[in-house]
Formats: sequence, structure tokens, C-alpha cells
Amino acid sequence: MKRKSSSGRQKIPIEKIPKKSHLQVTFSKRRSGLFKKASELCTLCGVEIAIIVFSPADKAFSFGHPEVESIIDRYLSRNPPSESGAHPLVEAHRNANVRELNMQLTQLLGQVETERKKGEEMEQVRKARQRQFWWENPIEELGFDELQQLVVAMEELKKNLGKMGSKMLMEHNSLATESSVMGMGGTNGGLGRYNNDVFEYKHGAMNNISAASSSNILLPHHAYNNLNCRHGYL
Amino acid sequence: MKRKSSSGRQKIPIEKIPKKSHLQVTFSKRRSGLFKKASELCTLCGVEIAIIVFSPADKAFSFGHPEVESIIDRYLSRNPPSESGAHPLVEAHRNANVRELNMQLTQLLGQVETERKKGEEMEQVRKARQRQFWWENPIEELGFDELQQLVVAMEELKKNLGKMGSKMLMEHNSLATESSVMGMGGTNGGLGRYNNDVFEYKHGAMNNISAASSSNILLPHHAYNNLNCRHGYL
DNA sequence: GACGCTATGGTTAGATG
DNA sequence: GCATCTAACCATAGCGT
Repeated sequence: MKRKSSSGRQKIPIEKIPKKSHLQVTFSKRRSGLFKKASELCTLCGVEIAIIVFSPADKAFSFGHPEVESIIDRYLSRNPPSESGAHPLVEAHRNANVRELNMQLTQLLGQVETERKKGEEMEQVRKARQRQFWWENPIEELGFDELQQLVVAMEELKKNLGKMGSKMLMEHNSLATESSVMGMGGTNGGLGRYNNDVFEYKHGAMNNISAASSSNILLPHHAYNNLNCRHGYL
Repeated sequence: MKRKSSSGRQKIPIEKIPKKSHLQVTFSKRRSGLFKKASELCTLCGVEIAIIVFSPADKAFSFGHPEVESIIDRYLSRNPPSESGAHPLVEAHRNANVRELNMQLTQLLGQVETERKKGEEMEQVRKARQRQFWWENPIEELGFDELQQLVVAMEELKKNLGKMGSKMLMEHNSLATESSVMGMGGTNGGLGRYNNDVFEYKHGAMNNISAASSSNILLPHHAYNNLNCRHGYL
């Protein structure tokens, strides 16, 4: 696709943006950013915040937790008007309800955000995985070139496996000898035992591995089937 | 000196900070951050903003440009000035607020549930995948028996690949002949060209594939590196 | 023109003095 | 508490769709 589709964020001087359209976009983005920060501050610290913004077009935007008005009231005079005291108890009850609702709301907003992010992250992982592990696609869907790559990769991997296998085998053997637990008997059929029409491995270590693999365990059946039956995948 | 004097900024969940001292610090830092952002928004967009914050200790902090009070006035004069409690209109407004809050609450609850389920489901898939694709773990983490299984699986897979490859090759060839687009020239180095110390494939089809793989494209570099550099995984 | 992307600048959690 | 530092995380300017 595009390697360098964007120059990324550039530094801008903190002074009035001259271009109207540009200003509008920035206002929109930064306003939501500001409200988000405020919301986080509410949640993190359990405080009450009210924000009032008049847009360049003189439209009013506001953020408030629990409510803009109650905070304004409280700010204007340090005692909440408690609504003229006609029915103080009712008012108090109502306010409690509203506070409760707002609390739930804030909490839920946080939860939604959390879950959304989690989901997004997983989606990202999945996508990355898809890109990275293209060779796990059904073999039927691979293109010719991809098949070529896969063949080469198999060679590489097998080489690595051979090396790793011999190392593991040595560790395994010394362990088995020490504890005298694992029997290593059985005939050594080599790899041909599992795979009787194909290849021969000339690397020394590999023979060790194949000898071991033919003796000890024999694959757990489900695993083996898994590997074979999913013939389109790796 | 100090190599690792700090672990740097850590991610924190957006929920109430339990530790009082942390909360106080965070509140202080974020409040100033919020005010700074507001100030930038003022300057950049030439708008009027007022922010009122009541600290956890119930102390009032405010930011205002040009002044908090004038903005509050302007805000109150445009919105239903809900100062007195006994008015039916105010009551109605408040009730509407509660209804609105409840609606949001319900909606959000639904969203949370949805997201949660989605996340859970994905987690299940991931776990299932982990179980099923144990061989994708770093080779270093595989146990001895698993390595054995993997070796055998490789043989199987390679066999299948050989077959599939020959089929693909034939299709490819006929296609290339028809369209006369792809050059197939190049010396045939066999698989040894990519992998010079290991195995030899005796299956007839494989030779075709290897011949092709050494000719045409040579692997795109990033793909090749991917396969080699990730030597721990498959 | 709302949305999405990416590179980059900015904010801030944690630690330290 | 406040200032400072560092390493991460996060917000967002500039583009593309």
C-alpha cells in the first residue's frame, strides 16, 4: 500500500488558527479530547466537574458530572440552593437519585470504553496474526509464489527443528538416565516409519530425534490426527 | 549511573484510584493538564471556556476565559435557568433529565453486555486456538514429546505440500504459457540452494516445485526474513 | 465533511531528590 | 507537597478515503 501516507502530527504554535475549516476541525477534535480528559478525571478521582464551551459559531457545548447546573450552583454560592426548601426531603431524594444514576452512567461509560478497547486490541492481534501467518491459510488458497515460499520455509524450519531436537534429546536422555524412569526401548525405524515415501534427513542430529520419536511415546492420537486432518493449515 | 531509574508511565485503568495519596497526585497533575488543554483550545480557536472542578477535598478550582462568571451567565441565560425549585417547568425539566439518564443507562448497559460478550467470545476463540495450535509456541518452550510430534507433522505436511505444489505448478505453467507473462528462466539449483546442509527430497513432484522455486521470483525479502527471523515460531 | 490512519508531539505514572 | 526525570501511553495534525 502506502509507505508514507502521512507526515504524522506536526507541531503547531499555540495561537489562533487562521484557516476557518482547519480551526473547525481542531476545535472539534480538541473539544472531545478535553471532555474525555475531564471524564477521566471524574472517574479517576471521583470529583465533580463542569465545563462550558462556546464554539466559534457561538454554539454552547457543555460537560458536567454530575450536572453542569448543580456544579454551577455550588460554585456560585457554596451551598446548593436545595431548591427553595419547599420539599427538602423530596429534593434531596431526587438529587440522590440523579447522583446515583450519574454514577452508574460514568461507571458504565468506563466499562464500555474498556471493553471496546479490549475488543479492538484483540481484533488487532487477529489481524496482525493473519498478516504474519499467511501460511496458515488453507493450502488450497495459497498462490503459487506463496507455496514456493512455504516450501523454502519448511526447509529452514526443519533444519532448526533438527538442531533444537538434538539439544532436547540430549537433555531428555540425561534426565531419563538420572531418574531411571523412562524406557527408551523399541525398534528404530527412522522417520520412514511415520512417513514412508518421502525424505531422508542427512543431518546427524535428526537421526537421533527420529530414533527417539519412534520409540518412546508414539503420538497421542488426537494430536496426530489434528496435524494430519488439518492438511490445509499449518 | 542509573540504567533503569524509572519504569516510565504505566497504563492505569480508568476507574477510581483507591490509594488516596496517588489520587491526590493524579488529581493535581491531571487538573493542570486539563486546564492547560482548555487554555490551548481558547487560544487556538478563540473560544470561551469555563471549567469548574471540585476537588476530592471539596475545594473549588476553576478555569475561565475570559471569566468564569460571564460564561456561566451566558450559559444560564440560554438554558432553562433552573434556580427555583417549586416551578413545574423546572420539575418537568428535571424529570426529563432523569428519563434521559435512564435511557442512556439502559443503552449503555446493553452496550457493555454486548462488548463483554464479544470480548469473552474472542477470548474463547483465542484459548481454543492456543490449545489447538500449541506448536506455534516458541520452539524453546516446546517439550520433548511435542518436538517429536512436530517433527512427524513436518514430514506429513511436507508430503502434502509436495503434492499440492506439483498440482499448483502445473496450473501455473499452463497459465503462464497462455498469457506469456511470467518468465520462468533461471538455473535450477534445487532446494539445496536455499538450504545447503540438510535434506533431499525424493518425491518426484517436489523436484518440480524446487526447480520452480529457485527460478522465478526469489522470495520477497520481508517474507523471507519473517520466516527466518521468527525462528522460534511456526 | 465525517471518518480512519499514521507518525509524531505531548501528557503523565512512577520513581527520585 | 513540589520539582524533575524517564519511559510509556495517549492525543492529534496532516492526509486519504
